[in-house]
Amino acid sequence: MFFSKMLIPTMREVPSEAEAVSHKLMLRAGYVRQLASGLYIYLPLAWRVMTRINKILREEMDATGAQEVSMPILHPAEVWQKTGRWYEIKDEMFRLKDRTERDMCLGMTHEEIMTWLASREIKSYRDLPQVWYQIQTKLRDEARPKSGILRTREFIMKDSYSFDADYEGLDKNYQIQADAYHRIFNRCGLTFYQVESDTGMMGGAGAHEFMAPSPAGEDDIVICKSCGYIANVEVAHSLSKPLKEIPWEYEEVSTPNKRTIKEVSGFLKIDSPYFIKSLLVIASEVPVLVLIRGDQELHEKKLTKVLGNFRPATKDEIVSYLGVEAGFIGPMGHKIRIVADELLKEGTYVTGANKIDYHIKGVKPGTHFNAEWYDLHVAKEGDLCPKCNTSLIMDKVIEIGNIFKLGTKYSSALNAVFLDKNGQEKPIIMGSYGIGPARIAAAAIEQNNDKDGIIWPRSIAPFDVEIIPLNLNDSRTKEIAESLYKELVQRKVEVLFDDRDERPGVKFKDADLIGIPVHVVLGEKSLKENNIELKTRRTKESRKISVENALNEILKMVREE
RNA sequence: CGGGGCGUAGCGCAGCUUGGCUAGCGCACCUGCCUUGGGAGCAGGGGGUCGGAGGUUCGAAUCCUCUCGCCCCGACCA
Repeated sequence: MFFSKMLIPTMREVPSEAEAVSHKLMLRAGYVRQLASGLYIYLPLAWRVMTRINKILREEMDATGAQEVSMPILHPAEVWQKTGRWYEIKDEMFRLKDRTERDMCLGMTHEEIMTWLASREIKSYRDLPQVWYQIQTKLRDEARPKSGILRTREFIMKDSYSFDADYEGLDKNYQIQADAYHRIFNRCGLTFYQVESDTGMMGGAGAHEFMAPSPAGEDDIVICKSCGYIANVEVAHSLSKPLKEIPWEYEEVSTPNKRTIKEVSGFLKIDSPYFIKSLLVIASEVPVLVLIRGDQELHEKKLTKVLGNFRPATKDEIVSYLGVEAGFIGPMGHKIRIVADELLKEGTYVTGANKIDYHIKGVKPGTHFNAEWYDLHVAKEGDLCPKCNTSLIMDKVIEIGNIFKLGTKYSSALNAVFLDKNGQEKPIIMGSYGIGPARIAAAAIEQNNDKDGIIWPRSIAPFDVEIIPLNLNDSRTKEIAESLYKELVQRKVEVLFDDRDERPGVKFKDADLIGIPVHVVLGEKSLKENNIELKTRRTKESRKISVENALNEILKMVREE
């Protein structure tokens, strides 16, 4: 491909809207353009990258025995109504009507449609297992699109779905997909983790996410370097370093107008872990007192799993249910339900005295109050691993893939059933598995760049080699460059030939920005010594190779890296 | 949806507070000359509904009202 013929609109300055490194570089290097919030045009370079990623996806999916299909993006409402998601999902679903006023929506994902197909075509245990996948556009009216192509309203997703007769089959397919995901992300040159994750509204029995570490990431995970425990903070458990036992007497202390943990802690000169935070929430119109240690944060999702939907109580509700103002609440002596974080089970604490301007020192859980115990706190850096008691570290990550054990949530709703060996009708056991190819591309840039531009992993680079003849008016440069180009193309190497009438500096800058892994530089000086230069984009190392050996050396580099 | 910021040429910006010549600068673009190892130089040139609508005024990029769009933080993320 000739540079002068290809649309590669590089920019010297970054549009001010870009924040994430991958976003800036994709704009500057001429990979993408924004049409509207969360809607991106993939220019030729970016589309070549996507094509390469999708090729890897297809190869690995096909290798697992999964079958590629293509589903519509426009869906009739009825299917989504049957699973209830038509009603559960709110503004995030694009909805429209056809000319006959029939309700339709744009597919955010394809569990419904895949299951609809299974419900019609799978009749017997003999038809199972099946795994179907597609690489298809999804539409979600995101509340906040951001970070370039990382979070968009329209995006391509590789989604696969497994259908099994029993849970053993599901477990097996789940593992096969997980293994394929490892191969895919490795082939794409990414650093990544597989982490335990929340099943969310997908429902189901278990889930993992594949996470690529990057400062542009939207998720946080905790990692134990010692035993390998690793989980999204959405679900992560953690313990805390044991507190020194302090022999406080149970006594009331005056804390005039000190309400927050920080204020009381400073006033009494007692560290925040020795406090109990008492929060009143209302779940299904019933008040519940929630206790969390002073240095911890309440994990709302964990609490939702215990209480169902809840909301914080109003000031008036606090006074009417507890007889005291917020800031001086303690768990002692109340008749209402109390749920507490497990970290509070041991120890002696300070907490509100249920009396304005007073706190109580020496409160012992189990002695001075009772509660239901759950894990309700947000795991944070420095907490201890729940499995091996080592300090946890945290990392910001981009979610590049996820896998869910769905069970029968969708098959039951859509009556996707089969007859087992005994002639009994049973719902199909399902799993679903997604990968975002654009996120792979963005994560690859986030993880591989320097001040000059992108450094593509070889497997997903838009081209294998860029040929950079410095002066095409020099006939020898031209002749050798063109002949190398032909030889490489003949050998199925994808080559970008910078045939532009630009000065060398411009060509070097653009080459670094675009990030093709191998640069072949032809300059008059070196050619006088019968040499050309082979440069590795990542290291910027350059070696001189004789013209005769050039082809073989380039082929070696393309196949290595 | 809550909070904040920004819309002036393809990109980056100035001008706006205190209304007033033909709306400016750098880069990019076009023509010519020159140059060819890290975003050259000289000369000439093209490109603008100042996001949109309404209003105030003799006069609006500038002041007022409404509106649309984009970005960031948070909530959300099936």
